[in-house]
This record gives sequence, C-alpha cells and structure tokens, in this order.
Amino acid sequence: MPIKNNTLRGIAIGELSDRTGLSVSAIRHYETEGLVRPWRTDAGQRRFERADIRRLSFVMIAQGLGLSLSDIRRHLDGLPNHRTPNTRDWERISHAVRADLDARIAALTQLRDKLTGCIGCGCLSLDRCALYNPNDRARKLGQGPRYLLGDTP
Amino acid sequence: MPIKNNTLRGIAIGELSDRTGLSVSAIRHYETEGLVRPWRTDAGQRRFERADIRRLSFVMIAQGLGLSLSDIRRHLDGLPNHRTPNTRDWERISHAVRADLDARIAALTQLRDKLTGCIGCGCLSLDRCALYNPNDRARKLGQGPRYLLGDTP
DNA sequence: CTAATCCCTCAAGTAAACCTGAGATCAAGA
DNA sequence: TCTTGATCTCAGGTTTACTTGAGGGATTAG
Repeated sequence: MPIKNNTLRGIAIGELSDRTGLSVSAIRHYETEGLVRPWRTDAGQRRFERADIRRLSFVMIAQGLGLSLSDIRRHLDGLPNHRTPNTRDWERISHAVRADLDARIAALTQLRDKLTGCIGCGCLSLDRCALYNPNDRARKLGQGPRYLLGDTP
Repeated sequence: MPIKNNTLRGIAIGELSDRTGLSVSAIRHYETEGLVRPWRTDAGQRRFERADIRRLSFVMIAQGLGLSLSDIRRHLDGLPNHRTPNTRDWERISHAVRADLDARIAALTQLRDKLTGCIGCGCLSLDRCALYNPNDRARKLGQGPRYLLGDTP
C-alpha cells in the first residue's frame, strides 16, 4: 500500500494524483510547463508539498474557466516564491483571473450583438458585413490551432 | 494572367482565394472537412460556384465567433442541398449560431459569478469550492487540446 | 510550342495539452 | 531478500486547423 499523509517526506506524485483527481501524466506535464515545482528525492522521485494541492486546484479551476496553461502560469507567477501563499495571495490572483474573464465575456457579447444586428439585413457577405473584420477575427499566431476566444499567446 | 469572372466554367481555387482572402490550402482543407463541395474538371481541378463565396464568408465569420469547423459544418448542413441558399436560409442558420453564442456567454457569465462569489471566501480548494465541479470542467474528449469554452465536439 | 503559372496529391510539420507505452529503477511489505 | 507496485525518462501518438514542400500534371499567354 502507498504511503499516506507523510507530510515531512513530501507527497509522492501518485498520492497527489489521488488527492486532486489529476492524472500522473498531467501533473508531470504541469511540471514541465512550470506550474508546479516539486523537489526530488536522492533517487530522483518527485515530492510535492501540501500547498501544491491548492496550486493544482487553481490550475483546474482556471482551465475550467477557459484559460490556457501559459495564462495560468502567468497568474501563478503572481504568487510569492519563498513562502507558502496565503488567502490574500490567492484572492489577488483570483481577481486577476476575474478581469480576464470579464474581458472575454465583453468581447463575446459584442460579437453576439453584431451578429444579431446582421441577421436579416441580407448581410453575411465579405464586402459589407460588420462581422467580417479581419482585425477582429482570430489572428494567425504562427500555426497550430487558433485561440477560440480572446486569443492569449 | 488568371481567368476572371468565368461564371460558366466555375471559379478556380486561386480566384476563390483572391476573392475571400482565404489561402488556397485553407480552402482545400475546408473541402476535406466538408464545408464546401466543388465539382471537378475532367483534369481533376476544383471549380467553385458563386454561392461558395458566401459559404466561405460564413465559415470565416463563424470562426471569428469562436466556432470550430465541425460546429460550422453542422450549421451549414442546415442549408438546402439542391438549390442555391437564399437570404432566408442564411437568416435561419445565423439564428442558430446566435443561439450557440448565447449559450456560451451564459455559461461563461455563470462561471464568472461563481468565481466572484469565491474570491475572499478562502475557497479555491477542491473540497468545497463551487468552481471545482468535475462536470463543469472541460470534459476529456479523447485526447488532444481541450475546447477552451463551451466545448463542442 | 514553350515558358510561366496554376493546380493536384500526398507526406509531414506546428501548437496545445496531455496520453500511452517501453525499458529501467525505486521503495516497501511479506 | 524478494516481489509487487510506484516512479522515472524519453519517444511517439492524438486533435484542430492549417501550412509547407516534394514531385508531377494542366492551362494559357506569347
């Protein structure tokens, strides 16, 4: 049976997986993306801290809100490095996430209103439709998939 | 110089590219995705119709609104097959797109309000945060990237 | 007729966010 | 000590929406 509740020796990746519901591979991926920074045992195994559970919870929540991992990393970088983040710290970055969300909702609402105005006007043609604005459309950021809404590179 | 305005012989892909602003490769890709269905010359070259310009405009607009190609194909399937779509047809599918948008805005707004409620409550932990609802989070649709907002498979 | 375009079909690459082995090591209970 | 079960790394696959390049016909102006 795996080790449980061993705070002093740190939390192993499997246990963290159990506690967060994230897969082991996802957690490893988050490490390579800089979202968590576990220390290593002499043998090279990852050990996490209790605070990382909340960190990963934030990642999951922010993803549910539609943020990309790089967005999330950017937000997490707002946390203190050399002490465990407290409630106020989390509050601060949550406010920042809310601002992101507000902006995306506003942009989407604006587009919807344009579309509503266009329906029935015989529009939807390239030459005069307000919706077809090259600058408004998702810009090409190199290749790969476009950011669906409010593209954030 | 390329052929222009040859409606009888159909529009070649290069001209369609010039008229829509889409790249040739993008148009070919849209064909493989079933968004346009050009006929072929004896030699196998694609020929498009005038109505395809509007069709592609719709694709571009809908993409700007954040719809995926499969979403768009689903909408385009609502157009008549054996005659050129008229204004009323386009109106109808535009309404459907609007409904999609409304739903996404509503979902996003609801999430934002939950987040707002959570800020300052010392929340953001897996056990009691309203934001962490496994069913609300982007579901795993096989692998690949998650749909950023209101995932639509 | 020929050079200059245009077009065609694959195959493979790109970015994001992981998953799935393969082959090897580590840790802990019996 | 030995045998599971957990971990490790690294390579390669998946999806979406295309792009780029290779190798080879098709069209047309001159």
